[in-house]
Amino acid sequence: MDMKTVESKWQQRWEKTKENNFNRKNMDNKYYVLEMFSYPSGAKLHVGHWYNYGPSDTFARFKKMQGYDVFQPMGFDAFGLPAENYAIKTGIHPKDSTEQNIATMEKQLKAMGAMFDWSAEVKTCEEDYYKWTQWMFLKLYEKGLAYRKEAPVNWCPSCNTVLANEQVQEGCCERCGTPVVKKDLTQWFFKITDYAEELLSGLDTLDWPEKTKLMQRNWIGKSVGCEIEFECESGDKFKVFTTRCDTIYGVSYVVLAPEHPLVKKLVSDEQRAAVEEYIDKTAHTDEIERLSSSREKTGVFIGHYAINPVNGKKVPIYAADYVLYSYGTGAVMGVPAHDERDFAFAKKYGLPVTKVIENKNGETVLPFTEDGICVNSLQFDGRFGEEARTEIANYLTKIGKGERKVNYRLRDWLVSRQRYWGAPIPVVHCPKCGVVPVPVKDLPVKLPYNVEFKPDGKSPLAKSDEFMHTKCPHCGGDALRDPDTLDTFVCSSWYYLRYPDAHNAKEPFDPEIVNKMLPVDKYIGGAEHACMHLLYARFFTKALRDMGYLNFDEPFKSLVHQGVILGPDGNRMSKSKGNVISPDEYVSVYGSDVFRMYLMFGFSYTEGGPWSDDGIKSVAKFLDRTERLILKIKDEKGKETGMNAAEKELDYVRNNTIRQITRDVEVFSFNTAVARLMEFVNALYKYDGLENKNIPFLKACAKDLNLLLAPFAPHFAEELWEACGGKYSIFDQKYPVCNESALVREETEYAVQVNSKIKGKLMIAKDMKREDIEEFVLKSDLVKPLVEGKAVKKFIVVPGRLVNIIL
RNA sequence: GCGGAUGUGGCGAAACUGGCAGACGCGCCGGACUUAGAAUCCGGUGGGCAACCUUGCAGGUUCAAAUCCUGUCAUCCGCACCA
Repeated sequence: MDMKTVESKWQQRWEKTKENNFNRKNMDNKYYVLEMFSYPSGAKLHVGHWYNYGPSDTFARFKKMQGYDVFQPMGFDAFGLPAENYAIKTGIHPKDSTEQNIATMEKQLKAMGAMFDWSAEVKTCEEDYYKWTQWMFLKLYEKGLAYRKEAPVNWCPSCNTVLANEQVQEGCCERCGTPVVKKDLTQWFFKITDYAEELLSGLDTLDWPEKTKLMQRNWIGKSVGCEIEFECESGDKFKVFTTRCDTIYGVSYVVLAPEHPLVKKLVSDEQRAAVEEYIDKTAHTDEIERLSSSREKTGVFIGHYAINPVNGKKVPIYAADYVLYSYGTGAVMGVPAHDERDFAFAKKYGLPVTKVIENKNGETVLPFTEDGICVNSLQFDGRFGEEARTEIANYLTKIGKGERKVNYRLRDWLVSRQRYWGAPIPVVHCPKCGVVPVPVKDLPVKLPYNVEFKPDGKSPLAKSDEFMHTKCPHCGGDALRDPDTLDTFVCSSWYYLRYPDAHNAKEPFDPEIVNKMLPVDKYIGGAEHACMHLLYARFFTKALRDMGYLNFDEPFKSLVHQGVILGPDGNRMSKSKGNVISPDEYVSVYGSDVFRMYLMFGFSYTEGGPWSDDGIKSVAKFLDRTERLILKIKDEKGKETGMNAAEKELDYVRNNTIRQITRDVEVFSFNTAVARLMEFVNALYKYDGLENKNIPFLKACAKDLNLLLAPFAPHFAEELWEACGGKYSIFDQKYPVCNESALVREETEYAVQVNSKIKGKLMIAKDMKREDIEEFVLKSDLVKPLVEGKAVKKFIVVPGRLVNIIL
């Protein structure tokens, strides 16, 4: 088959007849298949795109043939750093390069032949999209979920610019290698932490890979503990957070994060110089180093003391950078006997180590960090673990010195970017009115084209007078726009809501439509987004639900991660390693169907693996073989001759194939599904080679094969379908359904074991009773000589599989 | 350091809930067709002469273990002082 001609023939026909477009009349029967949209950084599709989209399209087509109205859209996540960096390097404007790349990728995606509904295409860099991204920002602001505060950002002192986290590699600037420092800037944040608990508990309702759910759980990092108030000699009070309030009688010092305001307030005159030096040093240590657990702990005594609320003991206060200001209260009680970090710190600074927990099962080796029995803890002595914590927490509450408290590691989402190629933040800074949101009627705040985007320490937009100067929407006076743009993850946090209503000019989406079309039934994309995109999108969905726009809690009911296709050398593909495989070369030789089918057959979908050429020829061979077979059978003539043994055997393979493929595709086990197709073709060849054939039956089997193959090799199957006189389109036909009765065999082959060792096989009739099986087996020629004269101790029958005789 | 995953022929990989390890394919070997090659078709293919051995390694549970348990090694991924 000349695949080039065949592919373009059907791609045109599908487009002309709108075969792939979703019809809104069918929303009640919808099935929403979504692949993570493309980032148009390079011009061409790489193997990763194909691996994501090809097999997923097979899944979508399979669902369609099962009778669902499948909605499978595609679009582009078009804002972002790579386009801007490319612009800085080449001088080509991000808008121009992005549009160019999108045009090329659209063409290639269409040539892939996936059933994308292009009428719902979305590009995040276009005004009619980012207008609504800005709308999202305003809604979150209105709800109190967007706020501004001063926060440390990554700053490259050489490039004189802020860097995104992704641009910091091992503490250094990705471009020039200069160590990155922290710098405080006023930034916009989204209050994702408001949803920490629901983002955590909602995971239990999702059909997602366990690993991904676990990563989100760890990222959210819930910990249940206690906040305890310490009073200083000065009368100032501060709180510490601990999950181990049962160790409170072992406190030998307390630590404040160096940024904690009380440090500067309480420091004694003798210690002032040392403490200030320490604070300064901390500020200049980059975060990666500071957060390394292997680093030796440092700190400084501030010359002041605090009182332990349970026993009145006076303990020294230290400032130390192993305590993070951003987590909990920014203060910690030091219990060296029962915490490894405190233990190391206490050893270094000569602080006392007091044992207050005893190991229940043996010797107590300090630091002992497991649950144990309280000692040296006054009235709580003898209490164990959780019981001790409850009683001590209750006691602290009673004396007004503490309370139960839940903390999360999750931080609010910093969305400001001092970058050009993104959606401008829709607020105005007015000297009189302060921060004023841009009214919805004035959206979009357009991103100007003529901007100097070379980095020099300021947001590129800040240098555009045309952009910056505006009137305050509130008082009408002169005001300035916000010069920052939104993180691109904001754009991708809601695109799945735009697709079903992609051309709505009045609102981001019609809730009525979206509530019917969502949630996404199957979402497919890389695992690298576990704690970013997949978390942000969930947050957006929940926030929009609480604003009354959505009536569901989770955007992606079911999620699959494809694996990674590595270079032939087993490394990740990269230009510098020279191991990049270009799909185009293979597609032009073998065609898109063969390429996609090889991706399905050669790898376990969720694993991926190193690329190899060897298998691709075998898939081409298989399709050739199938084509010859189907065309030959089409022209064969003969009468119905009934279902004899050979027909029953073929019918068994046929129905077993249907059953297995249906199961396999459902769970993205494409490699085994293709293997089943191959088995079916082999069985058909075998039957076709017989003298006496039931031709009408054979034709029916060949028709099933054609249908079964359609989702895997869409152009190829459509062409054969037409050649055999089938009605257009094959994708509007019903996928074959397994006839269970064909799978019931009169006799089943049993494995026969004696003393658990395989001795041979026996055919046993399907309705034979247990006792009869025993008698039959023991008297068989196979077993008789092996058991003669020995006593049968046990006779095990696993129905349909094996018997095991224990002597 | 913590958490998770993976480890099966020469290669890519299969194996439901503990029940015949290696489906399907590549490669290789042999044969048919052919002047010859390509293509195609048929047969064989874990190791060992054999009894037997074989799912990273060492134990254990079981009539039965790739699968469950304990320990151990290797590789990959995620988080990394979160009190």
